[in-house]
Amino acid sequence: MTFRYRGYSLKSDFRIGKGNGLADEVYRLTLQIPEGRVSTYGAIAAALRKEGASRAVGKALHLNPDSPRIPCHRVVYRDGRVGGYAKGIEMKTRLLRKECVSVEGDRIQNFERMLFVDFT
DNA sequence: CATATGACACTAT
DNA sequence: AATAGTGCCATAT
Repeated sequence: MTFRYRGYSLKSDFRIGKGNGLADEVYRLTLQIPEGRVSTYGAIAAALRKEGASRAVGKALHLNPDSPRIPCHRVVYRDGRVGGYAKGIEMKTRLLRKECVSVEGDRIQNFERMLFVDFT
């Protein structure tokens, strides 16, 4: 099932309002990643002071309500690989390229330079 | 409380 | 460089 939250249509389990909280924080930070840059699951976890929760971050993004409005396609693996995407990595790659992020195979080019970690 | 799961990350081969 | 193991965390049941 789906429900609404701050203008977004969210899917099932990561429901907000009963004290939960990771998913909406994840979305909030994801929205800060500028076009043409990328970040990582672990970086988002760390920014939330939950280092090590990278898998949980991925789980939250998997249920991304409304991609690409919430630009979860800009969240990639720490080693520079593109990583997964609910709508398929082809789509993720296409979206990244559209933002001038060059992708070679499953790797982000100039990864360290594209990396955004300056979350607030 | 125990077990299962996943769009991760790190270490050791 | 590529693969395999292992550990992690938040949620769900």
